[in-house]
Amino acid sequence: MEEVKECNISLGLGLGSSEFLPTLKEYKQQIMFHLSFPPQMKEETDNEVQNFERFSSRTTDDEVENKINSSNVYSNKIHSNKTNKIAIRKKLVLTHEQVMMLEQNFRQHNVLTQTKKHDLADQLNLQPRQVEVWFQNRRARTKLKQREIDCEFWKTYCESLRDENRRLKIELQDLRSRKLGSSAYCVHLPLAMNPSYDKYE
DNA sequence: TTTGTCAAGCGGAGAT
DNA sequence: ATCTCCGCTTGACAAA
Repeated sequence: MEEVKECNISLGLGLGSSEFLPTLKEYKQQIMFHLSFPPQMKEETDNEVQNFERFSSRTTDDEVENKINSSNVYSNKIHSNKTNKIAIRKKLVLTHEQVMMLEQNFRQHNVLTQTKKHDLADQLNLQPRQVEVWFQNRRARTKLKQREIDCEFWKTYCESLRDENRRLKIELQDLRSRKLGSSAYCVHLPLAMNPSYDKYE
C-alpha cells in the first residue's frame, strides 16, 4: 500500500478568514481529494476522523461546525507518524466557566473517580476523556510548580550554607592568626574550629 | 520571531 | 487485558 510520508495540505485555514473555514465534512473531502488515498487508506482515514469526532466534545457534524466557527475552538490537522494516518484534531480552548469548575473540583480532590469524571463531563459538556486529561495536566502543572518552589528553596539554602562556610573560614583564620593555643579553649571548640585541627587531618 | 501555555497524543509502568 | 497515571512531547495559539 502506498505510504503517506508527509501531510502538509493547505485547507485555507487561518485566523481572520472564517468565511473559508471548512466544515468537518469538507475537511474529509479535501483530505481525500488532496491525498488521493487508495480505498483502504481512505476507509482507515475516515475511521480515524470518526474517532476524533467521537473523541471530541461534539457528537454531530453541525455541533462540530458550530464549534469550529465559534471563538474558542480551532481546527487543525495531525499526522500520526506511528500509523501514517491523517486525522483532524480540534484544538479546544476551555471556557473560563469550565476552568473554574474544574479548578474547584481539583481543589477538593486532585484525583478523579469514575463517577466524578462522568458527572463533571456531563456538567461541562465535555467528554470524560477530556476531563481526565485536564486533571492529568493539572497534576503535572502542580508538580512542576512545586519543583520550582523546592528548587528555589534549596538554592537559597545552599547559598546560606556557602555564606556560613565563608564566615567560618574567616573566623578560623582569625583565630589562627591570634595564635590562641590554650588547650582549655580548644576543648570547647568543634573539631574543625580547633586550632589544632590540622593535627587530626 | 521567540517564548510560554495548554489540550492532547504516545508509550511505559503499575494495579486490578 | 484493561484502566489509569505519569513523563515527555507535539502543535496551535497568544503575548511579548
